[in-house]
Amino acid sequence: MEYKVLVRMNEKLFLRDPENSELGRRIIQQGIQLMAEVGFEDTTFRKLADRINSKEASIYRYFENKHRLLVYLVAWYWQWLEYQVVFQTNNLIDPREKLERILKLLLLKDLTRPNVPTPTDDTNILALHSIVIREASKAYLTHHVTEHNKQQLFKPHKDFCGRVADIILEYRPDYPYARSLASSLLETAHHQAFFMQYLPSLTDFGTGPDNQSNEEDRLLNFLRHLLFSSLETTNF
Amino acid sequence: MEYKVLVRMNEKLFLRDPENSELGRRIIQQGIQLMAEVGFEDTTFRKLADRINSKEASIYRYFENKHRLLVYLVAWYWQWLEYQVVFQTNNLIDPREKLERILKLLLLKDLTRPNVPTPTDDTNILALHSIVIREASKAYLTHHVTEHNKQQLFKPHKDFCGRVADIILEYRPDYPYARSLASSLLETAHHQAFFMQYLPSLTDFGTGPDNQSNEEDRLLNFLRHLLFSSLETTNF
DNA sequence: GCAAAAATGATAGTATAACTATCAAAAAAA
DNA sequence: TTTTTTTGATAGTTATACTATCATTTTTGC
Repeated sequence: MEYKVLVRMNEKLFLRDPENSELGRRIIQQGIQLMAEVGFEDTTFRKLADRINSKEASIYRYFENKHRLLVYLVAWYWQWLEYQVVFQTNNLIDPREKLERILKLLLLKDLTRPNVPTPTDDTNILALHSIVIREASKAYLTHHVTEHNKQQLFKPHKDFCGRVADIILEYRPDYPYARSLASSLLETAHHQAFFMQYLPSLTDFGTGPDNQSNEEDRLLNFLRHLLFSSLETTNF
Repeated sequence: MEYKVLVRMNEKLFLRDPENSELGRRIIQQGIQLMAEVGFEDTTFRKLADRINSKEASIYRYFENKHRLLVYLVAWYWQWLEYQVVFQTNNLIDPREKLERILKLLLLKDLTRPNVPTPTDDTNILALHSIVIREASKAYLTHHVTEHNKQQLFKPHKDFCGRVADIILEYRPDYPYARSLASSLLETAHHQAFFMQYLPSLTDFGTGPDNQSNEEDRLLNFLRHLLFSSLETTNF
């Protein structure tokens, strides 16, 4: 039996739901590929259209512009990640265990643990993750944040952050910075991963071709230390 | 007696040194104003030229493009901040005190403490700070990071980060994540300030028009807690 | 103060991105 | 098999991000 976990998206994120047509799905899949390859600024709807043997105008029927496509992809990622967290922390009681799972998920570790139905297998999660690392902050670092926020475009991000904050509060009900700690943790995970790869002197982690997973473990240790040392320090 | 602290910039950051001419200085000053007002994406050299009663082509003689202008502004900011740190921690022996000063500087607090020569008084630090908060990550989140990094464009950022890391090691010589903690702290300070203003549900800090400085103090408390709880937790 | 050099202004032009519009053809739904 | 919806194909508009050129102004060296 196969699972197909579908991520239902806020309607404000698109003009026409890309999940509902073959062309739409190709826009998403190849959009992920293209953006992962050339980056957000060098992505154009023309290039994307060529890649899927379609036309620029057709893509505009799905997304207002490429920024909205980015926002869509990032939102999809957060919803997907939230689903993973829900699934993986489902039977856990110890909030510390839950937080551990979250840390690993943030770095895309242990994805292949048994019984996790990877939703929409055709989505290239690795490529999407690299997009999130490099481009996600461009989704909100715009002159139109407030407007976009009103349209709920960042709800998946906020929901995920809220869920992490709730688990933080499970672990330590009197912790006063649950949401800030949660959002900082997400940002830090992504930024450190980026720095590790491109600006290693901003980190303590190298990234040779050989010991890559070892260095990723060290990043995980850092995040764990940051998180739990803050949660276990009593004087605020 | 007046001080004029000049920040000497890496020559790779510009085509012609904007500090060496009246036009160049106007490009910088009004560039800061414009970018703070309309944001990076909506800034164009044409608008900037109009604002300073000059021409697009003239600005191109100073900066290759607006991204390089942003990189320049951000680099200037880091160098300025490093100078502030050097100045303010000059006579301090206690590394904890030094770190406290850094936290405040990151949030642009206590700028007006006595005897701090605010370098180039004509530079609008507040506007520049808001640019750094909203746009700084766009300086390195590009497809050309590696290339730009080779040209040393991010050296001021890395130097500042390194200086903070050194003080962290003064405070706790065996701390294994000094640079990552430093870079995370900078990022977190900026991101939380942004979230506080535009996506408050990602933080624990409001930002009403009334109690603004109070909420900024709470952000400071959070950063302090994050920093010192990590530094004082012994098991890694 | 003058000649040479450098910087800027003024104007024009190119390439490309970011759309919008239109209508015919194909596909899907009723 | 009509009707509706979606896509293809083509074209066009506006704005940005530049580059080029040459005259004019400003600066610099002497």
